Amino acid sequence: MSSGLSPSESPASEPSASGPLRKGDATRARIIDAATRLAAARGLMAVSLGDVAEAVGLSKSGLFKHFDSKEAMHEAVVQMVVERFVNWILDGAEIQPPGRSRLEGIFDRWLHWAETEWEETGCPIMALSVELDDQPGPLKDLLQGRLREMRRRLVKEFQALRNPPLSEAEAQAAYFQMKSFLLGQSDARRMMGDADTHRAAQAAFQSLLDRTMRPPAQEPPAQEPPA
Amino acid sequence: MSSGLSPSESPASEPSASGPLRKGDATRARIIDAATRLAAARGLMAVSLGDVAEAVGLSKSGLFKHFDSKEAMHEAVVQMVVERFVNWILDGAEIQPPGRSRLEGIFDRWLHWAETEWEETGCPIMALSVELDDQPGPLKDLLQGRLREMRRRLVKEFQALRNPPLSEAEAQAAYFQMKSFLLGQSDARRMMGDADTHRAAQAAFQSLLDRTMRPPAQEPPAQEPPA
DNA sequence: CTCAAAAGAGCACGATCGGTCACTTATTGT
DNA sequence: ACAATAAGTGACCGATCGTGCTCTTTTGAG
Repeated sequence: MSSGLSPSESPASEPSASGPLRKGDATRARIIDAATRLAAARGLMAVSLGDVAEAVGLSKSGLFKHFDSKEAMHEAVVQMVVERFVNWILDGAEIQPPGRSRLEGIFDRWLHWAETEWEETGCPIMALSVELDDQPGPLKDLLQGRLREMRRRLVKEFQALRNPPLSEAEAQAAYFQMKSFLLGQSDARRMMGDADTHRAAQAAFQSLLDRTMRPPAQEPPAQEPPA
Repeated sequence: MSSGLSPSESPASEPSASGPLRKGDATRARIIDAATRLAAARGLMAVSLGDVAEAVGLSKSGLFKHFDSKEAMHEAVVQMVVERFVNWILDGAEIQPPGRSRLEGIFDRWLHWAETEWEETGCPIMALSVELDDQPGPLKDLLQGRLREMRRRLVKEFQALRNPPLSEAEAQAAYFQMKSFLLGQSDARRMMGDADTHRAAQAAFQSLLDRTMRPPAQEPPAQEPPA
């Protein structure tokens, strides 16, 4: 059951468990969800509380029963969406044996997240990354921290591609290229309007896996440039 | 003179040429410049006219002598910055002979644009792409149109890498990877805080050039995954 | 120098921003 | 069932939003 097709919210929604378990927690989740969707589309700073209230069917003042300020809501949005993303990627990693097939599964899950789960708005992680990368503060720290943890895990998966394992530098270089292809796919599909970007990204990634797994061998000489 | 180190604005700044040539054109340019810088940092929709006025040292109402509305200013910002970007990349292409060295020069110029020219704010083209990719309208059309023209040019440069030339599909795949590495470099350096992303991007690109120029040969078999 | 046009300042407007407060309605523990 | 508390509403606040208007200053052509 941990390999469902949709990234699910935090567990324990039934009133049978322990803890406070207020009813309004569901509302809070709906608020965060609506705010995240708006932020992914227009940018976090361009989302007003009125927009969120209307999207979730609540009065503006009603929002303040769940968040003390706009910034607190921003923090909840970033925390929730990066948590869901990392879990979506890493949960998918475990259902495949280590090695190439596991990395293929991770790549496919990442693509599915970006191009299916967030089809209308674009991947919120990429949007937040571009928006927050030049704005130091708790929001960037939160996002950066979780993404770094995830990268550490994935770099290790790349190291396990070969026996003896790849050096950390080699694995980091491979991770850099994998993430690059995922960013490139979003850009090509959403901004440039390309078709078949899914295939292009997967082909590039397969080629990356091929040459990463191949022991460093003799390279055929490059052809001379024409004329 | 067309290969300076800084992307320069549109030509004809001397009062000797024909046309209206008003003095306030300089002010207009300063407004667009300030607005572009703010937009690259915070996002286009998050920039208020008051911010721009203060940044350029003008009153809010003074802005309206140069732009009829906020949207008109947005359009001017997008048009100017994408124009500068495309010229910066393509002008650099011409100072090298076709082939590998020309593509290396293009890649270096693109890196220089993103990581030196726009160091504080991040590349405005990437920021605008992520912000506008899900917002149909004249702004997206403008950006997409110029970027497509540039890509057409660069794909041809990739085709010229080999003799006989690469197929368009092969060249497009190579362009996809090149752009991916540039996007990945920005993400790794600005969001993840990595060091030496310049070297990582260049290494990935050199490897791409190597295997693109190499005629399709026999591939050594990939190693079996461990255990 | 003259003078019309351009550039810009100052002010005021309605709308919306984030946020508070008093109040009503719904939920929950006992 | 009943009180306590959580959830939610509506009116309202000062600030700022984009944008007109009128007025003054600057600029450039004759």
